[in-house]
Amino acid sequence: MTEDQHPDDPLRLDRQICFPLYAASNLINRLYRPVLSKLGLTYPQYLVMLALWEQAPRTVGALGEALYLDSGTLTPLLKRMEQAGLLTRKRDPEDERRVQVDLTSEGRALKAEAQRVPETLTAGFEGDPADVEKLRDSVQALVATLANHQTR
Amino acid sequence: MTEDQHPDDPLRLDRQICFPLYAASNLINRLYRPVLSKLGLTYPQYLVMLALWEQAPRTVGALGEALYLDSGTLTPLLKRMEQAGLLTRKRDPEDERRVQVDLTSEGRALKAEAQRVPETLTAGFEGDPADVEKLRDSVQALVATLANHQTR
DNA sequence: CTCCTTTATATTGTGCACAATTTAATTGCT
DNA sequence: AGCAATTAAATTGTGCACAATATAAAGGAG
Repeated sequence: MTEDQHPDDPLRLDRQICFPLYAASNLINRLYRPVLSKLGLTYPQYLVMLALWEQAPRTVGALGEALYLDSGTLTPLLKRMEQAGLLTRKRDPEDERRVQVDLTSEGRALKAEAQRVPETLTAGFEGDPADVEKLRDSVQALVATLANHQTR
Repeated sequence: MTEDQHPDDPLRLDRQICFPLYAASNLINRLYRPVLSKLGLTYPQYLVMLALWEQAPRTVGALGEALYLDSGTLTPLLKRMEQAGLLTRKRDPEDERRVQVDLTSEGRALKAEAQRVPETLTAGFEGDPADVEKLRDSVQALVATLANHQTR
């Protein structure tokens, strides 16, 4: 039985902003998976590598700030990446509460293999690159707003 | 050690389109969680309810098409919602491969309680509603493109 | 120095997402 | 009718995300 679909019903799926963001995130993860698995990475692990290629070493907390994740997510993820030989985790002697995450030479070397990942995948977006950049900036602005309202 | 950050490095985190979508999806999930938990729903369960409030009954496959999810995700999720008394799952007598998912009266009644969820949460977005709508349409277009390129 | 609070990471338990596989029903071909 | 191919959902196993809690180190007040 199809229900009457009032065009101004605030609960219509196609009126939500949250749903396309959720769907896009899932679809993109699905798109990246086969490409990244050749590098031995999952998608969140790839993000950690992007962050560390920009700056290393970094503490778990600093990585969490950059990626909007907490230790509950990062600790097990980083342990798997340590097992894979991509990075090291060492207690900071200056402050034994902190854990410094640093790249291994293997982790640094992986950057060369990852160079072509973005272009391989943005090809699947099939849009004017300028439009994609505008969309990226809009979503970045949204993320900034959302993050400001959640102190965690 | 901070690495040199070439402004045109394709692997810079702030040049990715995928990352803000991923971060936005996580942040939104986090924003919805406390509100939806009062209704006894998780965020993906809320999406299933939105889909069923628009049209019920629907097969597992039809729900998956609407939400871009497969049975591996939906089956356990729907079982939990069935346990919670929100919906029923019945094999279609016309085609015993299919499972028809329908709302219970309790599930239908929950719609009244959910009416204020969107306005409660879009308040946290803090932007011109017109801008939010434009962003929504852009991400919807991206989702359509991504979905077209993934037949599953 | 002692206790109290704060900070940083780790642990626990729940619920997604997904690929790969399995089970079972239907369709199509001959 | 017989049977291979297709389709729909369920199952299995891995890896996130997260809230809540625990552990332990650092900082601060008296």
